[in-house]
Amino acid sequence: MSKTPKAYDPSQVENRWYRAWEEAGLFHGRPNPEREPYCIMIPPPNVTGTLTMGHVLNNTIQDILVRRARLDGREAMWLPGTDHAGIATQTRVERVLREEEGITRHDLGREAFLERVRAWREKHGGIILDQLRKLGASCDWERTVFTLDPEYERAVLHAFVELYRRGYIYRGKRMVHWCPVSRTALSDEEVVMKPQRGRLYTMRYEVVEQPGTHVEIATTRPETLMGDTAVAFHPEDERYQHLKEKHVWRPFPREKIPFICDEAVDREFGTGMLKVTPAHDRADYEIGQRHGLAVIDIFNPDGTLNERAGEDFAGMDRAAARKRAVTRLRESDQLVREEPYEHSVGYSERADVPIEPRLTEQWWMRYPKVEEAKSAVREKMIRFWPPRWEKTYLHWLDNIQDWCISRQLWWGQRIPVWYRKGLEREHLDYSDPAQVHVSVDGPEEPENWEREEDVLDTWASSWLWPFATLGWPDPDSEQARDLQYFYPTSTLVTGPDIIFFWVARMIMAGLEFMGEPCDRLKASEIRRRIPFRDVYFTGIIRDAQGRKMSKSLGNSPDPLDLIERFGADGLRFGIMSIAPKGQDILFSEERISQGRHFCNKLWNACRFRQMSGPAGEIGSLTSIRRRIDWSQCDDFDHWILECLRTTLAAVEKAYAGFEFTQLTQRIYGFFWNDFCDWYVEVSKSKLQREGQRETCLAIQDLVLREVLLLLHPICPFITEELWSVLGYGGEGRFLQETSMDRSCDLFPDREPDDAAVHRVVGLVELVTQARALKAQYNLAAQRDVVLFCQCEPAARRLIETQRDNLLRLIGASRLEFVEAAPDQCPAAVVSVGTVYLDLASSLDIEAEQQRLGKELARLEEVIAGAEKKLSNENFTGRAPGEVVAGVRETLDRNRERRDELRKLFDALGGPA
RNA sequence: GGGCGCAUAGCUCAGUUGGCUAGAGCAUUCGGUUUACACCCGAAAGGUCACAGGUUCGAGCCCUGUUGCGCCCA
Repeated sequence: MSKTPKAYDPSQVENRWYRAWEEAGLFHGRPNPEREPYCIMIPPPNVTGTLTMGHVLNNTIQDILVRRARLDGREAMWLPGTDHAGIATQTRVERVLREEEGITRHDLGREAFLERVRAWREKHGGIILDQLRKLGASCDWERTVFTLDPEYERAVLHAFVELYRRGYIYRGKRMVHWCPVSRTALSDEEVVMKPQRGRLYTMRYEVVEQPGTHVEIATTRPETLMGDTAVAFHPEDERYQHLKEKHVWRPFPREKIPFICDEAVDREFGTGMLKVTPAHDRADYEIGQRHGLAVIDIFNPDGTLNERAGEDFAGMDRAAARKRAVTRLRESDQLVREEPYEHSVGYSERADVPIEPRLTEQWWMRYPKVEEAKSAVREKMIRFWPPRWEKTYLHWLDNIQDWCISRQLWWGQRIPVWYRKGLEREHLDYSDPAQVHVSVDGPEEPENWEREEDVLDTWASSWLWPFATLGWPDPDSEQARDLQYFYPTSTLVTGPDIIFFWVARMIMAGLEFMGEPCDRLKASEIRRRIPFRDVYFTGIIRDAQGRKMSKSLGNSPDPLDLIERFGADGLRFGIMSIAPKGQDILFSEERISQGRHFCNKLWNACRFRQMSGPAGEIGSLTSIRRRIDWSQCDDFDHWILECLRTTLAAVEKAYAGFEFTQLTQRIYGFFWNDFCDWYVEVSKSKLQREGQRETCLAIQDLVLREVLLLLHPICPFITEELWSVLGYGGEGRFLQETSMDRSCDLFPDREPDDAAVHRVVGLVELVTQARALKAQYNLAAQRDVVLFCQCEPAARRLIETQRDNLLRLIGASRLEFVEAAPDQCPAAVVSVGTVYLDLASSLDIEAEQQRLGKELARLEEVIAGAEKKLSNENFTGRAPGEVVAGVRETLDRNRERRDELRKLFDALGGPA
């Protein structure tokens, strides 16, 4: 290592270790009754996707948890995989077909098309998983699952059949969100509302019974008027009472349609008159149902208009039809006005086009175990981090609607329902097995049956992820014991944006399927069936301006490029240091480069240790500990060990509370500020002295060993490399196979030495102030200044024992004790005494007055505050004794310091 | 319209049961090749903790309201 460059080069290290880990099978988890299991199921990324910054954050956190669990001696298993992403993937392949071959999926036919999708998946499906390896993700790759794997597909079909039998699934004709681009139904969750700058058109329809008189109707969608089957107003709207029972003329196709009264009409909106288009609006459909209105569907599945809209509209798309409708209204003098209007329009999340409400036959699911899913979270059987997401979750479950699970796609699990040939689909009796067959394997005489064309919503397969990946429902499968061992899984790490899509649904699926069918579950049973115990919600990564990262904006950095430049460890450390809990994250490349700097610092600290040469046993904590000669330990030794112990404890606490910011901050602070800045510097003179040398090296080994262990979950590569280079693992064992030491086990038979810690704090202050004095007089670069020190005997003894260290740290050649203040020397008052800088008569009195005066004024303020506090009987009487004592102690200290400063100030001869 | 969240140094953020003089990194200024590290070291400067009330001996933290920004659901 001492031959290697001074700077850490991740590219020399990362791939090599990843291969070694995989070859050694370190990521594989298997049931082990000796150990407590720890399991994470990856939120399966989209099979066609590539790694985004969101994935980096998400998977870094999962890897941290899994690796820490391993170090904690648990049987850890992180199961990876991908989902088939029905719409996204199919759309992508269709686009390629269109662009490269000019054909549609219908030209190929179902089977041939699916072959093409599979080929696409073969080519692209593994990309993201390879990228995760680059990131260092310690997934159990042997267990990789794809949601269209045959076993997984069987599990999905089994779940469908079971839910159908249990009465949760039905077929029904209802309004759905229709995506005209993908030509499929979508669930409520796949529709996003977008604010839209549209126009509000006010039209006039002529009253049939009163020719020449009109009513005014406002609408944002004039292109649907051909599907109007009524005009509605509120039953209590006084303006329109005279129109009850009457009719209006729909302009085109010209037809008589009735006025109706319905409470759903908003009297404040527009003119209070509503055109009712039951085929193309959810609310209108419900009004239509109540009034028995006809439903006229004027759209084709692709969003163009059909012949029912009239000859001159047939074949036009929605936008063009709107223009033509407006033109025709204007020509016939039926357009009263047109004004700008802002409103929200539902868009297909995937295709990013306005969805069309459409009446179609679909498969629906009534959610199982909704109440139990609520109580699982409410009663903290499943804990959310941060907990505020519980409200979002509960609110959604309180207002839950049946789930449209069928999709008019080919890429996905085809719904396991067969219809008897020769029967009319519209009039089937679903309760009759001779007409409709529902099973995983299909009917016995397939030639007499036709299979349902639709496939299942992708989420209707991934909601089974926590157990279908472990062999469910087959009780005899090899994996059955894995399910037994690893389920319920431990932690789910995901984004809050899929709390409904996935988290809530997985919970319900677990409750329904992970046990015998049962109507109501008791708390103990819920506890057994839940899919995970903790859910950690990450923030969403945004760019520096706070915009969501997206491909179209091009503001998303390529994680592989970042890994190239900063190392996977640097990226991981950097992203963790900027990830405030549960808050959105503003990406900044500078912060990532800090991660790299940190790795470099670690590298060099270890390099320094390496250069000091070998010294005794280093293969285990005990062997290192044995090398410490406690009689040779001074305050700095005790101090750094105490800092280490505190850091281990803080890290343990951080893990328990999913405090990742604390985690990185504590490790960073301890390693860089305490160890490197102070202990390593002090070591430089310790190592010169024979007596202290061995103990000092032992302590360095101990600290570095623990730092590598602490840091390994965050930065797995560099820590494994350094572990191996320094030899802490003994006989070629991986760091990963080691057990993390608990803070309480570090020195089980030694009490914390608080007095030493306190003394070091005093010495640190002395050094810092002395350096500041030097800097003030532009002597920072000088290594041979002379200092005088005036202090109590105890402090003097302390300083004397550390004189060499202090001189080196300060950059001074002499430190002399004096009884009285020397003349013409700038000074600083610290807790151990007063330190003077020998300026050899070149004191800048004015500058010194200014400096001391400022410090004096600040202290006076602080003292006044404390005095006021202590003179308040309410404070001394009511505040806890230790707080009052603390204030008193600080006050005394500050008074002493103030008096000392005052003396110095007065000695300068300046005005008081 | 309902709900949730955020507002602390120029920037990004810590500050978890209310209790020492509110911290860190970056940026800035100054000084540095001191036998690990210039991906570094030392020092400095930088704050009305959004605003207004309240509770309390004591509020960045708890309560109420206001303003601004963001997200989710209708």
